Amino acid sequence: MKSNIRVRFAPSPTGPLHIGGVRTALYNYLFAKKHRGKFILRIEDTDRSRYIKGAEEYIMESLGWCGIRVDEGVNEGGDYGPYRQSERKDIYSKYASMLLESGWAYEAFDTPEELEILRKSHEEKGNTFVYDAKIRGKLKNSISLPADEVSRLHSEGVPYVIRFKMPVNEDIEMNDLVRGNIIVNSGTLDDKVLYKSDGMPTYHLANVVDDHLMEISHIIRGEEWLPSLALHVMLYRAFGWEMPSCAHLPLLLKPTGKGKLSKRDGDKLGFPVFPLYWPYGETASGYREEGYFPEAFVNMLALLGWNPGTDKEIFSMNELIEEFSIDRVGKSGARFDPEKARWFNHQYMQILQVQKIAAEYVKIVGNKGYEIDIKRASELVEMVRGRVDLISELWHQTDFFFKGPEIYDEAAVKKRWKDDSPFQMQELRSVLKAIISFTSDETEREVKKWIQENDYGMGDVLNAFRLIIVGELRGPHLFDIIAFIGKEETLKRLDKGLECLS
RNA sequence: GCUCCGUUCGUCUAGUGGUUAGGACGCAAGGUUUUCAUCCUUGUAGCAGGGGUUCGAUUCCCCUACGGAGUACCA
Repeated sequence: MKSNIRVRFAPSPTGPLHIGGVRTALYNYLFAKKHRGKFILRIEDTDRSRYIKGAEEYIMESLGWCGIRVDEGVNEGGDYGPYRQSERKDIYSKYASMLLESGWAYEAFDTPEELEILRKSHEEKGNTFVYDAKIRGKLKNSISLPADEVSRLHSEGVPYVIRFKMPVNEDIEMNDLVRGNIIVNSGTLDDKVLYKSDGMPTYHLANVVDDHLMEISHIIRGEEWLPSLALHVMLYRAFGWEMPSCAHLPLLLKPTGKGKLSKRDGDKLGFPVFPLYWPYGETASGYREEGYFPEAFVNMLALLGWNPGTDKEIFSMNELIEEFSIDRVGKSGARFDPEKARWFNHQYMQILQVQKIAAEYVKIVGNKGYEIDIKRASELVEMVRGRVDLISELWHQTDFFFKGPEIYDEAAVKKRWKDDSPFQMQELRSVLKAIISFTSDETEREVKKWIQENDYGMGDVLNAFRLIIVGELRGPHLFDIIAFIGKEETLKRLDKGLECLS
């Protein structure tokens, strides 16, 4: 392993960052930190037509939310900048020329329209058109055309692209840290465009040049890049550069059906596919807004395609960094399970510091039009955290702490409001009124004593009481509820309940 | 179509040339409980198929099937 570990996450700003992308970023980050290396964020915006405003910021905010800290990048700076490919145009042009000079590339004057026609006609015959070694001699390029014709086209300013001149028949050996050795014959590969007629490089050229110039030691990226690895290997060879090690991560698959996870699946099955809410154009929900903790989100993603080889499932970021290893990244695609995502969040709901959860909870309460201080909020969170998965579910477990019931659940009334109830609740009111120290323990002791002395049914009394306090048959320990809302409010709700239900 | 990659319970996965194939989610049952949950216990279910190699294959090799990705002047 190289002494200086440098990895990059290289998204293109074409929309919100998918959780598969976040996982790629995470694995890069874990690997970098594990080896005390650098995590670089490079923006691959060479396709100007697909550029979406706000996407770059979205990517950075997403990484930030996850706790993935960028060492070098557009915002952070660094010695290998610029970190936005659109700002490195002249660099690519220089390297494309080098390939032209060394004979590893050639200029092609075929227009997109001409190629489209060729594709169509091949399709009609049931074939696929590929711009490769077999056919390049018959097309319009600096290999097939005489030199004077090429210079004439140049002088006329005819646009052209630069294509890689793939060797005719050569076994290309590659090594992938996840998959081992792979051999592909160059004869099955085409002459990929390296440099577009608009003066921008394609991904293939840009990533190779940048990875080399930025001294990237390990390429960790999605499996969708595996088919173009052979091209990249050849490009390194053409430049005479040493190839970084690479690892191709398995895909994230949709929960049901076929194919990779897409935005559609989230919409259909009701779970987010993105870390944060995406506010532009066709909006999309995010894990943050749905009530997930970044810790849980990261933990869940880390285990989708990687495992520590032990039964341990709950990992802090530091533990992940400590334990992460590419050796233990799986080969096969991982189907995303929204249920398990909730389960992870439930775990964090139990183990995270109560103040941390309460801070989020205070905001929710505020949005609902109430106020609560962090101390009282912490008490409530402590009371109900075991009952919820998501932060956003906290409110439904605590709304009745802020306001007494307006209406009483019909089914609950039918089931729990008996003939004896009015009388019992009236008596209960007196019992409670007499209690000086209105704590949970004290009220519970006194009320239960009263129930036993009178030989009432425990369930009858307490469920009717709960109905009056909450309005429904739900919520945490009843005596905790009344202790929290206080004696005055408890008696008030009893009065109102007696009035409405009798 | 072609190229490449993959395949252990429904899902995420551990695992080994000889194991009762382990864990987690989910689901089911039981327990705890004033409600609803939580929680605890138990259970449920798997080596894609076919050939080899071998004393013995889930494990190694081949084929098939299935799944996935790529096949753009997109990344």
